[in-house]
Amino acid sequence: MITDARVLRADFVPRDVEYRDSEVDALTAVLEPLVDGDPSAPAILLGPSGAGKTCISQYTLEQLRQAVLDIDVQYVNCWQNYSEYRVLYRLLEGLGKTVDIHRQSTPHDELLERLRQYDGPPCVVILDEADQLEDKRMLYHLHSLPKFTLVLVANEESEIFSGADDRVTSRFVGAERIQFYRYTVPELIAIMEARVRWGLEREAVGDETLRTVADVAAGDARAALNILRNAARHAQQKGVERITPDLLEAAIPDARHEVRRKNVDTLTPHQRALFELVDERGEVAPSDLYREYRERVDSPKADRTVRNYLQKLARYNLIRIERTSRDRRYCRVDY
DNA sequence: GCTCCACGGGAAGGATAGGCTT
DNA sequence: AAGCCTATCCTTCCCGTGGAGC
Repeated sequence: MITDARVLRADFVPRDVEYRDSEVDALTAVLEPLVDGDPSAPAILLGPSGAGKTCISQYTLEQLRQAVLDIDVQYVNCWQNYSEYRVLYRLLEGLGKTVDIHRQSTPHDELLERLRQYDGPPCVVILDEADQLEDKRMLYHLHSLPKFTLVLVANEESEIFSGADDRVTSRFVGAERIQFYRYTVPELIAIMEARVRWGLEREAVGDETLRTVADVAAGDARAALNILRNAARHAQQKGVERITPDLLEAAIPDARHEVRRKNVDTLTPHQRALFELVDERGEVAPSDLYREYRERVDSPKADRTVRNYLQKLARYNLIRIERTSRDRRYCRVDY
């Protein structure tokens, strides 16, 4: 039933994109100076998850690279590479300049210096999930490199620059903002249809199935494709030739829980204790949380460390942090 | 305005890892 | 092989800030 599993993946970049012409055009326009070998202003792509930011940035740059000229494109996911060192290393690696860099023993000033010396074709750096960067000064450093153009991708601008000082933010006042919005139901259906055409047997998915998936996904193309892929996989395992309503029903929570399960697996025992505590209580005040945590585990960590853990849990969307100061609450995330 | 609770930045220090030098 | 470096990661402590409630 599945003819090409790759195209059903949410991170697959299709040959043609749909419904994002204006965003593609906007990004192309920002990067236009590169065509004449001039430096380009940075671009910032903003919008909710699954709205096509990552896909469009990769697609647009691929177009530019193919059609026009000699440019290099480097993609760095800041979720995985959140420290300055890792980002720099990634870039050098991507540019094939790491040959004589010995991991761990090269100061990162030197990595930056290497990039400054870089004299290849202009390079566009896509920093995906840029809000995850630990040290925002990194943006300042990268921005100061002559040959590099930045494309920042994030949900909200405030998150990218939170914790950044004026020196950093002032560098990006002139950046072009491109806002992405959720896909509509018909748009999601069309996107899925295109993928289904390439990835599944013709009769595997009915119109009503796509409609249901699109409704559930609520404008999030990534979620839609994950659900679809899961349903198809289940169907395949069962040897069925068509995605039935109950297979679909089963795939919906599955797709949603997948990420969550994976995240829970990465937690340390202490972090998991905190997660379970919040999950059991539904909502808990800081002082109670600290106290119960201390009662529950052997050799508890310091409060400050617990706060770090809680931030991590929130980043992974395993808990929610609500309100501030004295009526701060840690809450369960319902699925 | 004061107190209290809580947050989170930053510094410090230890553990750990890998490469380089001798 | 031993010792030195440079880095990361983790944890803790200190402390300034800020909101809530009296």
